[in-house]
Parts: sequence; C-alpha cells; structure tokens
Amino acid sequence: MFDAIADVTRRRILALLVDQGELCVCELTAALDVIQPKISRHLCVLKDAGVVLPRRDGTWMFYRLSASLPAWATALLKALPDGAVAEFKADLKRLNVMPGRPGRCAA
Amino acid sequence: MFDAIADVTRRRILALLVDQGELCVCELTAALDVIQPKISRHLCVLKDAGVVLPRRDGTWMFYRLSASLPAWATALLKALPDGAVAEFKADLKRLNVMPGRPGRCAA
DNA sequence: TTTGAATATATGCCTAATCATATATATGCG
DNA sequence: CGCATATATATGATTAGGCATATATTCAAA
Repeated sequence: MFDAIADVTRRRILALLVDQGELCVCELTAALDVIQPKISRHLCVLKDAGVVLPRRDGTWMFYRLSASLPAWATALLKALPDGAVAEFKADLKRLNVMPGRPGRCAA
Repeated sequence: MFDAIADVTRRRILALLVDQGELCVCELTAALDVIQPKISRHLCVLKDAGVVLPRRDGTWMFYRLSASLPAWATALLKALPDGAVAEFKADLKRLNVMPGRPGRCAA
C-alpha cells in the first residue's frame, strides 16, 4: 500500500478512481495527459499491490478500487481528491472534455 | 508527507513516536536496532518534511510529531502502530528493555 | 469462414534518476 | 576527554521514464 501511494502518477490515478469509481486506460491517459505505456505500468503496480481491480469490457480494460482494504487505507484514499493530490482538479477537467469516451456496459 | 511514509524505517520511527510521544535518537537507535547515522538521516528527512519537530535537551535531541498536519495525515499516522507497521511490537519491546534511557527534562 | 485493419492495452529493453545504506569524519555538549 | 548526534562521500539497489513492439479484441470485407 505504501509503495502504491509513493508515486505521484499513481496518486493521481487513485484520486480519479476515488472520484469516478471506474475508469479505463484510455480515459486515464487523457485525464493525466501522459503516454499510455506509463499509465499501464502504474496500473500494473497498483493491481499487483491489490489496490485496484481490473475488468475487461470488449476492447477496454476498466480499473476500480479494491473493496477489501484496511480502514486506514480507505480513509487515506478518500482524502486524495480533497487536497492531497494537487493535480486532481486539472485531471478531472481533462477527463470531462475528453472526446470519444467509452460507454459502460455493466459486467 | 508521502515521501515521509514511503520508507519502512521512517514508518517504524513514526509508529513509535505516535505511541510514545517523544523519543531521542539513541532511544530510536536501540528500539529499531539500526545504526545511529541511519536514524539521524531519516529524522532529518522527517524534519525537513515538517512531520516531526526537534527539541534539544543537553546532549540529547528529542523528536516528536508535528502538531499541524492535515487531518488525513494525522489519521494515517495514528494507524501506524495498529497493524500498518509490522515491526512495531518488537521495536517497542526493545525500547522498553533499553538500558540507560535518558530522563525527560521538560523544555 | 478467413483475412485484414483499426483500436486498446500490455510488455521488453534501455537510460537516467532517485534513494537508502555504510563507512568515516565532524560538530556540539558536559 | 567522552558521549550523543550530525554530515560528507561513495556505492548499490530500486524505480520511473521513454520508445518500440507485442498481444488482444472488434469489426468489415471477400
């Protein structure tokens, strides 16, 4: 968990997931404005740490926060969008103006 | 703050400070059973990050948690001794059997 | 059905940078 | 002097980053 939140890019991803619930790689790529392999790598770290869970929907890979986390970790994650991640507002803005955002087909 | 808790040794120090309130370098050295320069270095990181505050009492340098921290940070720190830092119990045990522990002279 | 293209995502490979650590030395206090 | 603490330098290990490429899924066409 501590490794998961040790990196700025991962904290930006987590802040968006706390706020949005579930996002795919291309949405995170657009929101953070960083190249796709970088997003994929950090998502892999978060997945291996058990912090996020993947879900495939056709071509897209959606990631969401894991439900089974210690209370202190959940509390910390919830604090990320509220001031603990400086880039959050800008990231959310880019996400909302992103063209061609995939629709959700519940699993 | 995230840098501060990114390292295991620093988390062990913080867990002890949460539990004990204030400790000097030699106490932390004995409790964690690591060499003194390593403790000093990590305390310097924590001090520069504004997480701990130093106090000199004669030969000893005491460190305590900073009072002005965001709520989420305080909540996180409080969680450290309770399961988030695996070595906490052993560290506390070594602290309590340490010989020649300095007495406190309130500043 | 098979072939091919387009999109989305993951992964090797390499470089650069960051970070923790150890040894040794220096400073400060009694 | 002695004890407690800090710092300087060098080294090793981990890690993020970019680029290119590989895999996977879908859809369209023959």
